[in-house]
Amino acid sequence: MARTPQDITDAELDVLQLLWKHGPLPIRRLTDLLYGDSKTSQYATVQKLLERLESKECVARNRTANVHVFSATIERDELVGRRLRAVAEDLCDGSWTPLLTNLVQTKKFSEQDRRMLRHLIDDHEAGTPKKDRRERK
Amino acid sequence: MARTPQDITDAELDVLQLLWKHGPLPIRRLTDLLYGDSKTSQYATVQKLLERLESKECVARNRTANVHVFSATIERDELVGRRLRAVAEDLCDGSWTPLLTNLVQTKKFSEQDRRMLRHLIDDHEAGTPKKDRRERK
DNA sequence: TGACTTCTCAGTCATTCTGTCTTACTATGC
DNA sequence: GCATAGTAAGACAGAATGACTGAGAAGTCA
Repeated sequence: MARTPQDITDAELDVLQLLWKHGPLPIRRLTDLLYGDSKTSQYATVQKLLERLESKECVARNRTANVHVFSATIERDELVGRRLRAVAEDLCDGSWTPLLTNLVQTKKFSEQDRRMLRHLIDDHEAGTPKKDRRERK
Repeated sequence: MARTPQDITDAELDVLQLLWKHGPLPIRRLTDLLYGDSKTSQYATVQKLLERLESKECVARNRTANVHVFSATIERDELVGRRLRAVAEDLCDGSWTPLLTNLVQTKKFSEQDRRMLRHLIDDHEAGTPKKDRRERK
C-alpha cells in the first residue's frame, strides 16, 4: 500500500513561512534567517528544500538576477484550505460539517470571532448552492 | 532536526475507522473486513497496526476472552480536533480564527449547516470566556 | 493424548521520506 | 587569473511505515 507523502514537510514549511513573512528572498538570506550564521551545509539544505518546494509548485524562482530569488506561489490560506480538506477527507468522508462543529463547539472564540463568523454565514447565504451535504457511512 | 511523526498513519486509520463503525472487534474480523480473505501475512499486518495504535493509546485490548478484542479509545471527533489543532499551530500561530474563516468562506455549506452553525454560535455564547487566546505548550 | 488449528509475541525487512551534507561546476568582480 | 559566491547534482543516515516470518502458547476435539 502506497504511503501518502506529506504535502509540505516541517522544514519546507519553515522556509515558506519566511517567504510569506518577508516576501521574495535569495537563498543566502533565507539561510541567515533560519540559522543565524549560514554555513555552507546549511545553505545547501535550504537550497534543497527550495528545490523540493519548487517541484511542488509552492515556490517560484526568479532567474533574471544573477542570484536566484525565490517567492511563495501558494498562499498561507490556500495551504490551510488544503489541510482542512485532508482532514475532512481522511476522517469525515469529505464532509466539512464535522470540522465546523468541532471548531465551534470545542474551541474558544472571542466575541469578535463570533461576530465575524455570524457575518460570514449571513454573507455566504446568498451565493451558496443548497447542495445537500452527503452523510457519511 | 527531528521529524514529527504522523500521529496516526493511513493504514492505522483504516483500522480505526472499522472500530468506529463496528465497535470492538478481534484481529481476525478486522483483517477480513480490510482484505476480504485474510492471509496470515495480512493478519500480522493488522496485528502490528493494532500494536502501534495501542502504544499510541488510540486502541484498547481486552484480554479476558481467549481471543483479544480491540476497541477504539479515541473518538473520531477527538482526532478531528487534534488535526485541526495541528493545522492551527503549524500555519496560523495557534489561532483558530483563520481555520474558521477559511471553512466558512471557501467551502460550500447547506442551508441546514448554516442553521445549525448559527445555533451553535448562539448556544456557545453564554459559557465562553471573552478573549483568552492562549498559546499552546 | 496427540494432531490440528488459531492465536499471540517478537522480531525482520524493503521502501520511502526527510533533513543534512559534500562535491563539482559556473559566473562574477577585481 | 584568482578569489569569492552561487548553482547543480547527488549521496547519506536515520526514521517512519507497511508488510511479512517464525516460534511458541493455548484451545479443540477425535
